[in-house]
Amino acid sequence: MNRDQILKAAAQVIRQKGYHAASMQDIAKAVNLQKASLYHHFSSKQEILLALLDQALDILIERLSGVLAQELPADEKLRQAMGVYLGSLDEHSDLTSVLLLEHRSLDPEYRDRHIPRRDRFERLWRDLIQEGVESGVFHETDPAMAARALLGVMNWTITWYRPDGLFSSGQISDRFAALVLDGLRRR
Amino acid sequence: MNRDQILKAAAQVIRQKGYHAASMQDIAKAVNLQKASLYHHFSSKQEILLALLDQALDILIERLSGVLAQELPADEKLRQAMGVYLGSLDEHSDLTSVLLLEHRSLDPEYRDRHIPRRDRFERLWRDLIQEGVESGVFHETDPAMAARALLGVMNWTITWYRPDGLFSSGQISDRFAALVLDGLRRR
DNA sequence: ATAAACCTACCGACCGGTCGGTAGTATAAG
DNA sequence: CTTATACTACCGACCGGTCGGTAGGTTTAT
Repeated sequence: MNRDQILKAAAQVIRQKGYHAASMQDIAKAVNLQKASLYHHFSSKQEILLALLDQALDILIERLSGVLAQELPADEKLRQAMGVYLGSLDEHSDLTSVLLLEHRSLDPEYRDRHIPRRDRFERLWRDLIQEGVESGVFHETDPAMAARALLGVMNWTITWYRPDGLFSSGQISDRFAALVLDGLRRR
Repeated sequence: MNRDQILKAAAQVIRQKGYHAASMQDIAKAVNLQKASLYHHFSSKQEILLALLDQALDILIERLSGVLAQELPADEKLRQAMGVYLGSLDEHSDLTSVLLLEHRSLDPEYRDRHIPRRDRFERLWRDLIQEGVESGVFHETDPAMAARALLGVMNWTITWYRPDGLFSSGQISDRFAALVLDGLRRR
């Protein structure tokens, strides 16, 4: 048994029940250990949550950076970034659901350790939009506000997306990208 | 002391701590009652949560219906609907935060009682978009998907919006409406 | 008019159960 | 033989919820 296996199970349990409703007992049972044995690998329940949030963000930042480093027009880059991001939410759904929904269950001391990573992530999106504005591909707009709108569209999918649903994450990404780039209104 | 006062305090406590982390003790203290006295007004903690969710949805449905009943082009109606909705999230932030974030803390039996109301609410948005498509104001698009994108943009604001922040809910609404209607891309 | 009966709102004390976490010990690997 | 890993047993604190009881207003019967 190692940290990663425990984290994987913890993500599943916490995603399903929520952080506070998920007990160390529940997590232990999911990896066939005694509750006390978890404290050999992690010093507290909060440490487990923090590790999950950091792991999730690391994955997202790494994947996204790959796309953003390419030499492409901003609209095409945005399309690809949305694809990679929504694909990651799908592929690592337990981890990313915990990231997005249980962030607020982090105690203040732990949250302070986590926030810089989160800022780094959000800046990636802001910079992409800024780039699009400066190159004239996008409308003049506040990049911070647009980034939040964009993240809202995508992050909210975790509340309704089901892998066995009508649309794949790729199809959702295509439709959302079209909507974000060209809007609802016909012209 | 009456039900409404208790609900108001409960919304505040639950929003701040999350449903499972908020104890009946916490709620009682917020209204200067003993924990046991809460059980004179509500039969269980779940009943309190359900009452909060229903109350929140009732407010949102009522306000939204008023806007949607007007005779207006779909794009203008959407603009107003977003204004009313984001205004409501702001004005009743405790209640609506609980609605959006603690929905999944409802036990299955209670959730079943709540879901019809939620469907009614989401249908309002879907119908508005459908109307825009049929009248030719909006692009041909899947109304369910577009509604989810739209709700995502707006609902996600509860994770970052602060009433004392840089923008008022009205300003945010204007910017988001522009973005949703015309998209990021310049043409 | 008066007293008995009832009702609402609340309280302090307590229930069984579960929580996160700790101490000490057994077992397996190197 | 040592170290890493997992175990059993246990802790105090707190959980949601129940209990019997009470203060005080209202309704009903005499």
